[in-house]
Amino acid sequence: MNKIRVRFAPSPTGYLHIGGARTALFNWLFAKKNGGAFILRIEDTDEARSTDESIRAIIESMQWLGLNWDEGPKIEDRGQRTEVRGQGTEVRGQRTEVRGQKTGDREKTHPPPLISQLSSLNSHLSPLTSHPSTLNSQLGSYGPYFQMERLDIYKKYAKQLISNGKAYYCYCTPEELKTMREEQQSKKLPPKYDGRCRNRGVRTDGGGQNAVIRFKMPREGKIAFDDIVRGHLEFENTLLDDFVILKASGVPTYNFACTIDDKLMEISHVIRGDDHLSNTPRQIHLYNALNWELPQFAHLSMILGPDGSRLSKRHGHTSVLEYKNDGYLNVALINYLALLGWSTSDSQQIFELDELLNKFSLEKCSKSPAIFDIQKLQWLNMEYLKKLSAEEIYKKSIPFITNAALPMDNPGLIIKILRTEKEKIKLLSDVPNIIDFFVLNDVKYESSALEKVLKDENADKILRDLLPIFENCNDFSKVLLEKSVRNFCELNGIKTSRAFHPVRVAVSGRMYGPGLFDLLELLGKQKVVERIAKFLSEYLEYGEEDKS
RNA sequence: GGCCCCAUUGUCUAGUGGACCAGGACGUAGCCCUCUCAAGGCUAAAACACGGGUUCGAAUCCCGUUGGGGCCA
Repeated sequence: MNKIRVRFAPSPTGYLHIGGARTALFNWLFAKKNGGAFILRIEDTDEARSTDESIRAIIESMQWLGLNWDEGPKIEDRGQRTEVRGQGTEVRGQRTEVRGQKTGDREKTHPPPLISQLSSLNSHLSPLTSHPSTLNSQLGSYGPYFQMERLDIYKKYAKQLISNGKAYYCYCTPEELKTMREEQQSKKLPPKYDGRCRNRGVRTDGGGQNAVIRFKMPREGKIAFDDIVRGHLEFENTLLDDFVILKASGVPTYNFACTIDDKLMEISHVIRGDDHLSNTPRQIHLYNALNWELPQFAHLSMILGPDGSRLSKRHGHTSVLEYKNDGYLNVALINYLALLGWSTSDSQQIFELDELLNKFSLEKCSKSPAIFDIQKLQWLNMEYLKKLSAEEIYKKSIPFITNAALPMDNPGLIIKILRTEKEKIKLLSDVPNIIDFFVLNDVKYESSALEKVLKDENADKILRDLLPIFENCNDFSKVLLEKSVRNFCELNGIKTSRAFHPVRVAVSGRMYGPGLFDLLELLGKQKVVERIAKFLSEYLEYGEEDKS
């Protein structure tokens, strides 16, 4: 059996979105599970809409998710063009031609030394990448493939098709095509190219400058293939027209470039979104015309927004990096993505990566589209957060703490706080709010909390009585503190909650947080005493006067 | 407009002719725990799109309808 080789082939016309990431993940899982290769190919032939920013975002997203690719042109070969495609046109054609002819030559793909400039991209290596199966992959050693660097290859095959009589030059002008379309529409016929240039031959008068190359589509019969997730599929050839494979600019169209690359890169399984299902017959005709063996196809169902329509910006966050910035863990996103359109017979929900690799199969992918549900992602995120130690959570939340401009001079304290509070964290971005009143000098009092305390007219007296107890407490430990405060409540016949709540609000400014005595111990005697005193003078005396 | 794909609770799904008055998970509601907020534990409500067949028997197979999605323009 041939080696398993798969690819993820995004167009760099926007950020890597959730649907794309899921496709990438399934490809990656399939490759890793079967000891195959996973390739990243940037389909940047839509020159108007492709941007370097998108390429950067795609790469960063893939790396954050730990979906590293196994080969590609070496970074050294690309000179300055490391993580993004560059300008070095003169080298492009030659080198890529070489790659194109020597795709069988896999020795080239042994990892060269890491390039330092790219290793920075690896700084937030996910736990995923420490999985043994991914260790061999050197993130950043290889750039992905870029189709715009392979133009000569497509040209070569387009010419080959012409000389074999499977394709032809088309000299139709835009006006001509427009008229044709209008005529067809007026006759209620489906608009498609009628093939009028099929027999015009090659023009030599120089008027052929703007010629495109069209594929000669068979005009009868049908094409059939077996899709791993969809089963047997058939399409009528008459419905397909002589589509353009190479534009006048020399840039290939999607179906053509994709087919050529899949073949040259020896892709064994084309795993992609459902939206490409209708493109598949065209591509199969191309394979046939070139006498190439077909890969296996697997079309994954789409991921939709909450309203059941195609996932788009108006559904809120759709880009992978937005989830990173929101404080989701890569492992949680991976797990969630895996659950969208794939499942095991026992409906298992949480999968460690090795488990996922072990159990994943294309056959168990569902045919129906899936709606993205952020709630479940959040739940999974929490589950994964629970597995982390306070130290690990701290490390991962540093960017969020920094971003909130909180002092970072006492990591030990933050870790201690996280130890008591970690099961409440839904997102890494929750961390600043959980720790801020510990590490900041001033307490921000939430109005709802304030209201609640001021409502109890005894709060003032209770706090006044409690203050010396705290002041005189030499061992400011939660056990002792709890004993003292409970003791105080009992002696004075006060319900504990009537004492606990004012203290909590006075020192933290809010009604929620750690257990009161954990809170006090973590805060320390000095801050507790200072804050209660300040609270008494700033809020409660005023409250007294107000009442009288 | 043509063609293609899809259809189990609000959501992700299990289910491949009898073990299904449909199982798991998220979410929702209630209760318990409790100094607060969470977490946790327990319980509950909630689905086979519709209509025809086939069959002793259908969520499961076939046809149609409806709905959703995609591709080509």
